[in-house]
Amino acid sequence: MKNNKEIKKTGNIRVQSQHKILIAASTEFVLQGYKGATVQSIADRAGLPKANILYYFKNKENIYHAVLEHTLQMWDEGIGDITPEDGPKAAIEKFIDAKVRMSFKHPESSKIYAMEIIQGAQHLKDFARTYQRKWVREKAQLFQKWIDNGEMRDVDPIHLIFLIWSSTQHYADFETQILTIMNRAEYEEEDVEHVISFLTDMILRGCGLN
Amino acid sequence: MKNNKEIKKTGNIRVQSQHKILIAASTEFVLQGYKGATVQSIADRAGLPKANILYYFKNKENIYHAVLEHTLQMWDEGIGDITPEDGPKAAIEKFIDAKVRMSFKHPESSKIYAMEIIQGAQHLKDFARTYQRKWVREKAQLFQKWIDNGEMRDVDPIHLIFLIWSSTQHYADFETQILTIMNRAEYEEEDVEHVISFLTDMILRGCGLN
DNA sequence: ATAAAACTTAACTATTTGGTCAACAGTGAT
DNA sequence: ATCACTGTTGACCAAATAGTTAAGTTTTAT
Repeated sequence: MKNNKEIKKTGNIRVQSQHKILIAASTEFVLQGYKGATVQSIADRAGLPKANILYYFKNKENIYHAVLEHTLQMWDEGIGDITPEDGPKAAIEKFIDAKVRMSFKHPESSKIYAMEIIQGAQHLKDFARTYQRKWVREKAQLFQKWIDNGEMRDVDPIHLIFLIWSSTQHYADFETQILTIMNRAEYEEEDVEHVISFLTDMILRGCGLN
Repeated sequence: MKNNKEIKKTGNIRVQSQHKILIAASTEFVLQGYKGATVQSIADRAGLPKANILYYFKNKENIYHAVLEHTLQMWDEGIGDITPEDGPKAAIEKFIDAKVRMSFKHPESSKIYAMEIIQGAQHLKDFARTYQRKWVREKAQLFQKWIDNGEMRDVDPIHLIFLIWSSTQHYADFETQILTIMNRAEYEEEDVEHVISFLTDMILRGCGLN
């Protein structure tokens, strides 16, 4: 046996199929929205018969929930962490870097999340909602300490986080529009670095950190 | 006759009904997405029988197109204009001011537009797509001139526009999330001014204009 | 007053779609 | 080899929904 994944044979096909379905479903949900994505269209995209999809996921809502969970997990892992030791400059640099890379690497996740929020976050559990409140407030307190210490300008930390959030996420969510404006078919490698340095430069300066 | 609107009696009821339908449809499209919004749900929200909706708009797609057009018109009117005479500081101030006020005043328009773009802008005509390319490029050239003149720092003008765009629109599109994080039921009057001054301050500084 | 045009609406239809089911096929442990 | 479990799939059904129709009512211009 070559790798760990093959040790437990039973359930392997389950994991594989579920993964294929999740990927296909993500694409369909982005393209067509929750109601517009049909189980059949997900099946077609996954290359499986419809009944097989419903064998692995009880119903369409369950598929969507699985996709959402996958999305939130991705966010959680990708966001990195900011600690008091970082200091404001490194913190902002780390945050922007992580978020921009996520936007370019997993635009579908960002899009699904955005659509969910725009529509009123009806499928998001209270947990997810309050979890982010906690996260934002914690980080805002960190920034506030640095401000009180005179390590950075006095800017509203909550809105600073919103600014980083929105400007980075924009490259995923509005991909279509941005590519149209830049007259491109798709993003290129160097775009990531360019965006990171542009945003880092602008926002650090805004915070008086340069 | 008290006002101009009543002079032309014929078609008045048509205009009224169509307007009611458009408002109801906007809400439904935001809440449920294109496919999820049913003609019946739009009818219920507008307080009219379904058949009446279909009398004024041939079909559901037509309703959506009308809503989209209304949205784009709103954007066009609200965006104000930036002229060479403004200089970079006033230009950025005007731009941020206009966009933030629009976000707070017409969040549904912003949301519908955002969803449309996220889903790949399949309903947007080429006209709308290239129109914005033209707009962005024109304004970017203005900023480039100011940069060449030494009136502001050398920052990528296209991405500067994206930054203003995303950070202002965020308050409309992610309303739900922002309110949750700030633990509020709805925005208040002073929030608009606070956001405007925060973003203006940050971005002007980023451009070396303060 | 009247005729034409505009508006209203219940009932109906064809299609789409989420979900079920039952029969069948593969797999792996003993 | 056999048995239990897991996976596969076409056929089917009930509900939801976009759109039509036809029979009516109201409004407007003359």
